[in-house]
Amino acid sequence: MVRVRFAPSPTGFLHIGGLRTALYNYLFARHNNGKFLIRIEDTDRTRMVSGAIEKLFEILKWCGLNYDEEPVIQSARLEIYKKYVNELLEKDLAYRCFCTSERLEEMRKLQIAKKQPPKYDGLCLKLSKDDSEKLSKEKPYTIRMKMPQDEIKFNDIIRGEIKFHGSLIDDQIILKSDGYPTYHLANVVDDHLMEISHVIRGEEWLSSTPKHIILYKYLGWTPPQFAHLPLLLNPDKSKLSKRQSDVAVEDYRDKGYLPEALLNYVALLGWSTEDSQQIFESSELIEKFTLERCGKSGAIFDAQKLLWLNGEYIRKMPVEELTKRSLPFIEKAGLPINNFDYLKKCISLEQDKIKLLSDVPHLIDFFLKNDIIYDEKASNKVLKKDGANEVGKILTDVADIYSKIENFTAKEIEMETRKYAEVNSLKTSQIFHPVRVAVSGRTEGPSLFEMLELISKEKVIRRIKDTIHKNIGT
RNA sequence: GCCCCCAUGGACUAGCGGUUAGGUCACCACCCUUUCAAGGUGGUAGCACGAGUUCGACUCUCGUUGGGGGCACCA
Repeated sequence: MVRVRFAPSPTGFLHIGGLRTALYNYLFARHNNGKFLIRIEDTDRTRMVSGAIEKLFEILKWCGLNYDEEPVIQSARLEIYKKYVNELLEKDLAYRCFCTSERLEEMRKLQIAKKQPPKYDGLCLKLSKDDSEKLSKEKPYTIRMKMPQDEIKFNDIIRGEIKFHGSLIDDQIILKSDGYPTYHLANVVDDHLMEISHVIRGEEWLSSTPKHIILYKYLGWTPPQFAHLPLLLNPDKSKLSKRQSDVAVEDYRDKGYLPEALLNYVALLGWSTEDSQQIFESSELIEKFTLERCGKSGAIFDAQKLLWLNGEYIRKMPVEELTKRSLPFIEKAGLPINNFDYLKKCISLEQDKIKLLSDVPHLIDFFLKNDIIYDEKASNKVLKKDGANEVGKILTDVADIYSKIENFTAKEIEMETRKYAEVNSLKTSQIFHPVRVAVSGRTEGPSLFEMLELISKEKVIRRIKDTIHKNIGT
């Protein structure tokens, strides 16, 4: 039975790298008909951020990463960890350490200055059992595990056999002086108790895996299988960070990325199919995902490709759905959202241009506003350039022609406009461009005649007339 | 400083001893077109280096170089 978990620490927001880890765990579980569990690793009280846990679940839900079983919260399991710490203490596989943070800090500084590897000097290891017992009643202490002094080997599904030497690894603190366990202990205990079969996590954990292997051994447990995912990188190849990139999943949501596009993109960072397929339905992702096809090298997060992919998803999406999803963005921009069918028509005309849901308000606002804003460049280029008089005449004529169209449909408008061009020996562009700018305030936009139809006859004529007064001044 | 991992165009990657080194993003050109997009066609650009193994290495081994991660009473 495959059982995997995503185990974030609630220190603020879900990181895009965390999302990738969560996704791979999720896909692996679903592919193998296993369970995908959540565990909150909140053992560091100094880094607690209030509301972070709620935000985390909210964003997981937005991504559609549904989990099985009740999430495990580490801070509620202190007694459990303590029990295993005591077991290790009794077996003499761990010991109390009374060294203060200050002493440790100083020691570390000194070692680094001497270009030595920073490592605990084992002072408290020399304490006798009785002394340790006695001191424990007077002073705060931590518990350290004893690292064996020989080679530690383990297999990683992605990287194969990995070897470390125990003599190079510190006697790790497993229980802090505040009674909370450190990551290493809590992680091992919970993975065992939760019957986790595969630990799929980021590469930053690779070098602490030997500590975990030893803990499993000390506690007499069989370790799970490990798979260390390559890191997500900044454009400069360092570990993906807040400093250089947008890393909070909620930022992507707020910018108008679709969860399915984000997940699809992130899935591609470190995993691929043999035919290098790019776009996947979520069911397809589950069907095709295997750890064997995960890569080993770090991947730079390319915002440009994500943007393209988001556009692909938006273009493919039924207008009804796209409109629904755009609603919050339209509303936020202060545009009216009461006429859904009309919005749908506007969006339909602009669909090919939308890359982000947040693009929508700007692309459709001239349909909805009474007073449109004339883009200065557009106005200068098309309306006010030399020959403004001629443009003025054309617009006046067009307004006149349009006012006589009974059935104001794209087809009719186009026919009449082209007829006018022909009769007056004008190039169509001499008419189309000024009309577009007069009615929308800009040079770019959807298919002109469909746009005019949608704006409606009265508004079109009024805007053309306004334009003649305000922008040309004839 | 020590330990570990990694290495195909600018980016993501396919390749698992014999390929004109394939796909996607980006970029460029052309086509379509009333504009902007979208779409179509084509193009520029890559196996880090050096030894070995082999009839033959992008592919296997070793080394070099380069990049990254880790070395906390943080996860």
